Amino acid sequence: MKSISDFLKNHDIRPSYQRMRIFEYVQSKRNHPTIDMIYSSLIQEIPSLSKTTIYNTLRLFVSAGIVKPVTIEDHEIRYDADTVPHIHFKCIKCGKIEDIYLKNDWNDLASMVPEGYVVNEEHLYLRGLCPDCRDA
Amino acid sequence: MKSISDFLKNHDIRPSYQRMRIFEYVQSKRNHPTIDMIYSSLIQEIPSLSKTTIYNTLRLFVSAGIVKPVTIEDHEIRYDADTVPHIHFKCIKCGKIEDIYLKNDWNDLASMVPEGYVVNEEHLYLRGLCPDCRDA
DNA sequence: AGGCAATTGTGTAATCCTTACAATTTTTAT
DNA sequence: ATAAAAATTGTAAGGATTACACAATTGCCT
Repeated sequence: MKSISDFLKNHDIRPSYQRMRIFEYVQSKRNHPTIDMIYSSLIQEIPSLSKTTIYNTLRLFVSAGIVKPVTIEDHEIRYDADTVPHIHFKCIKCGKIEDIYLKNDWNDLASMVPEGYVVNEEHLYLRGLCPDCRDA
Repeated sequence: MKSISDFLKNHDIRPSYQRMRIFEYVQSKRNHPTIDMIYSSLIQEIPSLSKTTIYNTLRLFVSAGIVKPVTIEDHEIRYDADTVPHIHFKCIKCGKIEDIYLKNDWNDLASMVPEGYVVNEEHLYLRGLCPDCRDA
């Protein structure tokens, strides 16, 4: 918990209890949770927690760059605290969204983009069957 | 307009006037429009048009596979009638979403995915500056 | 430590987007 | 032309997100 507090401070975010717990949840679960998933889980331990706080806090985290919004589809917004470049895989059967890491890099992408475009971010996501659902 | 009518019929969609106009809009503008963009434009020529019809029609088009939902971010859903594989580029300055086509294929992607995953769809979008905004 | 100012959290109400539904209109087939 | 089916429309309902005002907490200063 101390490390989370320091991490937030390093990003000019005051480490209130709610903020620490919310960040801890997103970072540790790695479930790409929705607002509701965070709320449903934390309300059990922080009975006073308000959903507005979750919205405010996530907005703060996103603008500070320590959490990324993941917009895969279904117009649900999900959140991800992993800052290492990775791609998302959504299983069309169980619905789970996982992080996967490609075997090789694909950093030759910049050379494949038409002239004149400046690329700041690359987002890749795949849809298909995860290993569990493939075998079932 | 005849070709649109035939196209819809080929996909088992009855070519009502509204459906033809909505499909024509999405296909010709190539603006990756939101529901509102479609409505605001067509209401000027079809005063009786209901937004519910836009929702219903787009849902029909998506389930028939002739239009793809584009979920880039901002939890806005946009629609795209281009069925040729391509990637999306969103300019962070002007906000426009464009289709771009990579110079080479990147079909070595499947070989880079971890074992056990079955990939059905690949979605790639890039964010950065479009040529116009880069020069401005 | 104590107290004050500033920030953060909470809950209700308002807003916006999307969908449900029933009635009307249009289309299709006989 | 008529009846049945389907599509469209408008209103109302639902759900998610945000605005806002007040309460609680935190940080800073002495």
